[in-house]
Amino acid sequence: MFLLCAMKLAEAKEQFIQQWGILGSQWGINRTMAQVHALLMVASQPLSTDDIMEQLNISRGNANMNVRDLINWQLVQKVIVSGDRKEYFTAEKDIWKVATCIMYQRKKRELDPMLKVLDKLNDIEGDKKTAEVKAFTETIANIQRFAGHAEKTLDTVIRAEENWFFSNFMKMFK
Amino acid sequence: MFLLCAMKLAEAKEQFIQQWGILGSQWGINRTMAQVHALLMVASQPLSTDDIMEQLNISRGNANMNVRDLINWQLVQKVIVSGDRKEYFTAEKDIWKVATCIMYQRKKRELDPMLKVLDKLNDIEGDKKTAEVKAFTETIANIQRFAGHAEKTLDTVIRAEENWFFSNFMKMFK
DNA sequence: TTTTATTTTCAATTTATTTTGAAAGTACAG
DNA sequence: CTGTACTTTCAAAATAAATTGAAAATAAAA
Repeated sequence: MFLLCAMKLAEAKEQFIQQWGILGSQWGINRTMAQVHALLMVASQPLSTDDIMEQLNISRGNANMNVRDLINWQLVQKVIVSGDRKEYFTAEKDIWKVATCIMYQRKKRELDPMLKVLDKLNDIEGDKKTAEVKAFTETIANIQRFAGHAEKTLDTVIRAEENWFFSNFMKMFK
Repeated sequence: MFLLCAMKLAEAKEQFIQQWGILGSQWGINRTMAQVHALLMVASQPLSTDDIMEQLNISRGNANMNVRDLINWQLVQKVIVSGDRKEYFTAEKDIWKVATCIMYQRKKRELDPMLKVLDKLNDIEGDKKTAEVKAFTETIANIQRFAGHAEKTLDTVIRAEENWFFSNFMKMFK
């Protein structure tokens, strides 16, 4: 009975890991990095590099690099187990915190550089009234205004939703 | 004077196209597809496949495939010019519509399949009170609740922002 | 119908990304 | 210090993704 249950759980974890990997790769995140993240999210305890290697069938170098990247993304943390020389790792399990973290990180890393470029594109030499120039600067200005607006909205939503975990916690008693 | 101006505009367009390509590729979109999209967004008139090939230095097959993909994404439309056998293409220029379109498409194509898998992972054989099983199902349920919540929020934001274009239009007169 | 302009397809190639694994680096224990 | 356990690095290899270009398909014109 215990084995049956364990089997099924392992299977479910496996499917979750695979799907999270697919989702990640569709959004420009290394599939293996997403899988490591998924593995740690559903792990009931911190895992070592060897655990990760074994469970995902990947090499030591690969496991190490992806764990480092996840730590950089602040999605994974090192765990020190006293009396053990190995390093262990855990992932943030509250999906709201995960989402917030990813949104902020990607904004900083990928959206901000775009906005910096857009800023530069505002002054174009010559006649600002040429139809072509006007159309271009208007499109750029439009994107900038949208970005500013989106940023504010994001902050608002994040702040408004900070009680999400709590309200969620309440539902467990319904 | 005209040439100087044209030069600068071309340069600015070029930079925008490059940056949009980088941004796209970071978010899992083919760099060239993003570049074609950018090119059409800042084009003052519809472009043919040959125009796209020339401006981005890409092959006919590549240009054709990426334009088709963009049409599938509903970000680009075919334009018929009477008396011309060639097909021309334009992109939606209102960035709000572009963003809304992309959000809906990616949700449908990439997020929904994930949610479908999560649904299946809810019934695990055996004792639901095992700490491990409980932790796993709770994590999954958490993601599902988050997704449902995010979906509602997205709809709300989109509806609340539908006047964005109008309020934006007003700013032009300030 | 036949010719001609244009679009589409896809196998082969090129380019980019990911992964490996073994050597080098670190740091703790004795 | 020396040996041992573990982590990090990175050039080479493997894999995945994008691109080409020419042939096949399509459709308008003559």
